Amino acid sequence: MATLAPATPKGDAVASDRILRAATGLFCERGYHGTSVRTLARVLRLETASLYYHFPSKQEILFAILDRTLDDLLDGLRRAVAAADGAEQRLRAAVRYHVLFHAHRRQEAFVSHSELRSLTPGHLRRVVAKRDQYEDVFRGLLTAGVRGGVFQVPDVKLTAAAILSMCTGVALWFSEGGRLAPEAIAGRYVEIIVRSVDRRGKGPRS
Amino acid sequence: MATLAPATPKGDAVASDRILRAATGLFCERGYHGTSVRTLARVLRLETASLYYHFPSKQEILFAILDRTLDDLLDGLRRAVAAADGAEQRLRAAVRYHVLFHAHRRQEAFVSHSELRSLTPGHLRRVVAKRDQYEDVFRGLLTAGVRGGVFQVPDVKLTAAAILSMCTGVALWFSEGGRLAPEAIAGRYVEIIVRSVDRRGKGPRS
DNA sequence: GTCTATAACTAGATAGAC
DNA sequence: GTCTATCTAGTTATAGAC
Repeated sequence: MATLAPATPKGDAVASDRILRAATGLFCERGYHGTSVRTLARVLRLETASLYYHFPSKQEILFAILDRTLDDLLDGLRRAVAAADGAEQRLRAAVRYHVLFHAHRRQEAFVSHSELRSLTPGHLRRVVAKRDQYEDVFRGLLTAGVRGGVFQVPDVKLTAAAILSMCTGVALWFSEGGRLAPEAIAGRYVEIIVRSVDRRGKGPRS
Repeated sequence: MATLAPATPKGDAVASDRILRAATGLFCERGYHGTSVRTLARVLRLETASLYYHFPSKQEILFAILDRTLDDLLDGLRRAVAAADGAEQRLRAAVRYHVLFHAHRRQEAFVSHSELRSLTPGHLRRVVAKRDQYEDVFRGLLTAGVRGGVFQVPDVKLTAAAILSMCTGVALWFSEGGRLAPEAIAGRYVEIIVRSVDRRGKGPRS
């Protein structure tokens, strides 16, 4: 589960990684348009001109954050799913991974969802393509379970969206020193979701 | 279900309602900090100075949107719950109402979630207090069901957060001309959620 | 209730020294 | 690789005419 660790060690990060980390925190807290290049520079104890040596524009900083985060997210999901057997175990692994990622890398995950609208059209297209691939993995897991007779899901597309909304929400409220550890949250979410798609659950309006 | 209709008829809205409607659309699309007062004025075919006759600041426009939306949301939820009997029916009514609101009043709902961070501290406090009341209703419904022996929910607080994240997500992707009508989506969400909390569902790791 | 004109400030970005 | 200095344009908000 390498993608759950920060992308670079905190001690001796190269300059561009320092910038991305600081930008992630600010974009998470105040939003992309709510964060000025001057503010970002001040946090980094640099002048604004110095930032432009590392990135050609503020927009490229945002894109780098989203692009890297989505790469890590998708890569980790594929590993997690590949390590499990059977439809239910694969769905459990996928949900667990998604929740852990959104807890451990909360700020990056939050920005990746909240700042899609701040991307230029070209950047947006590339990021959305990756997000769609990610969603397709979940749809595939549900479809496999339905075909295998272990899940009962009337609308795979809608259910995948519902599951992902629920799990992504963790990035909105998770706090490191909070009541529940990431693993505990992930465990509960897995149970909630598996119950809701399980063939043995109660039927509609029964 | 009066709160699912627009707050004011579109034809002869008073000026401040016209402003709030236009601002809601822009804040939803580009964010609060991504929308300039000039842009808002242009959309309304006014000069920026004219806006300041109706609202003292851009911040007050944002607050008015969130405050009204949360009032309507909480009011409608209480009505919906009061009209149902029994723990399961009440939860069904609450989830259905929440989803319908987030589909029918998508932009207001979206802004109310995404722009909390753009509120000044005083405004934020007031809005968060209302949001907490809203969440408390859901927690109360789950607790009642657990006490009545119809729900099996190990962690009411976490489950309420999970349910609300899932349903609120509808405001992110719902489209009026889309494949599914609001009622169809609400119906599916109700089933997903009721299954996941029902006592008769499969137990943990069974 | 809407306008023109503008004040006071901040935005993203660049030139060129060191 | 970071700095000082600065450009151009855009920002929220106000004064005062109509």
